[in-house]
Amino acid sequence: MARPKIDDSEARARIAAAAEELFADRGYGETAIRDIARKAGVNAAMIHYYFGSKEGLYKSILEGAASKVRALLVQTVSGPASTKERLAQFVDSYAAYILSHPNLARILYREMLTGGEHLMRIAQQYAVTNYTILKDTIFEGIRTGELRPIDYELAPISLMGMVVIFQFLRPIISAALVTTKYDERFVNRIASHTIDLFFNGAGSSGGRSKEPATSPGRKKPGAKRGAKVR
Amino acid sequence: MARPKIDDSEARARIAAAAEELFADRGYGETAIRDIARKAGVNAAMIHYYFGSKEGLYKSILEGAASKVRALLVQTVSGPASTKERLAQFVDSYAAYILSHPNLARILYREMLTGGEHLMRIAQQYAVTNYTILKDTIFEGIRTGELRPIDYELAPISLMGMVVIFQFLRPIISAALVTTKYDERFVNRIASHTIDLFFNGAGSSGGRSKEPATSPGRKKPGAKRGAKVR
DNA sequence: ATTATTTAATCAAACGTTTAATTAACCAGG
DNA sequence: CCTGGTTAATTAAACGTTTGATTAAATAAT
Repeated sequence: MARPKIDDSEARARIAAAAEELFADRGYGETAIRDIARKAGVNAAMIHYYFGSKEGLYKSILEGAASKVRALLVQTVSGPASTKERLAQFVDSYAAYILSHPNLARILYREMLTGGEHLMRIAQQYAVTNYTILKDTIFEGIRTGELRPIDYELAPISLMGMVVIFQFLRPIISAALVTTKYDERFVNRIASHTIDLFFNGAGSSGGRSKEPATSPGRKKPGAKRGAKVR
Repeated sequence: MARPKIDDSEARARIAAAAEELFADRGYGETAIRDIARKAGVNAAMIHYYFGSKEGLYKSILEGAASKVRALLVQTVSGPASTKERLAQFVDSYAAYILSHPNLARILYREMLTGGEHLMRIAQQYAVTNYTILKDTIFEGIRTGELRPIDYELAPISLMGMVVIFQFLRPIISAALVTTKYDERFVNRIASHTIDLFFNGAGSSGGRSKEPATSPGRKKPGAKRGAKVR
């Protein structure tokens, strides 16, 4: 009814929000542009007016998601902290991001599964950036003796997998596996567990600390758990 | 041209094979039934003749994939071996499965991302079975002192994630991350690294064995690496 | 009055599906 | 061994629907 004109946000933002949710839920091919319009409460033609095409809308969302993740990662793993602290911070931030942007994450994961055309460029750029940062960090940790001489080419992928899986299987996990809501507390538990498992392993041969199973007890002094992810 | 009648396999099998590949590559919604027919070299009506509908074809493929994985897992983690050996065997078998059935795995992963309708039942059943087996195994390992008291509810998910990620990111990994082909040798390296990391962790605080980084050195005597997965 | 925004109506193309007809294999009875 | 009828396998053509996209007109803002 009202015709704001003030800025290009009102309808455009609602379209982007509706599209993000539907693309995440159903994927690109099974999301009709009319469904997006209905959910956003606008006419279908507005989508072409603002985004040019269905693919333009999709790319716009994708671009935003990837750049957000990239920025998050770069600012997270940098800094003068120790290797372990930097890796722990990566896990914390990544897990927190998963909580606050589940739809963007799912869209990215779908794209990675496909691996094709649309954004092999952007998904690749996103994944390669993360990978390289983590690999260099781990390699440096091994060099200084802070880490064991593990397979530093594969270890970053493993670490990403340990975090990603909790968003990847989220529908199943929250429905049938663990009797918990996916709230901030649970995400903190995921991060603590992941860090503990990655650094200390599951084997008892070394005789490590024996903290109770699900307690979120990790030291890391000034750590703001599940903190700002924007 | 030939009209075999002998059994219903010839065309039906070609349809299933073509559909499996296309569904894995593009997903359900972006795969046209005509494309499947063209790739299989049959008429589009044959798909309805054999499978009733597009969804019937998809469900048929999905069912087969899930039951295969389920059978693989059940027979793998059972047996009188120790906890560590059983978990290691799970990783070996799962990684080998990934190598030999990448398309089925990708279809299952897509379904898990969606989490909806189609087979929330079957995907859930598949995942819950895996999860329960692993959880019980890990819990038992903790009880006997073979494992540290880690978060045994989350640990199975982490372990699955450490394996799944290598199929999940496969296009990106083989294209830009690790300069290796996805052959049996690489899958063995993945399995060795995963087992090493899961049991021993990346930290050096405990003073564990110091085998060189990418060497596939794990003892596990009669282990047939990347063995029969059918 | 002019521009920017939104709408309803409409388009050709592509979709999954159905139908009717055709072809090859099988199996009687002669 | 033929032969005619039955059945299963396969095809080409068309169906109705939905899709992404476009347009011309209407409405609001400047």
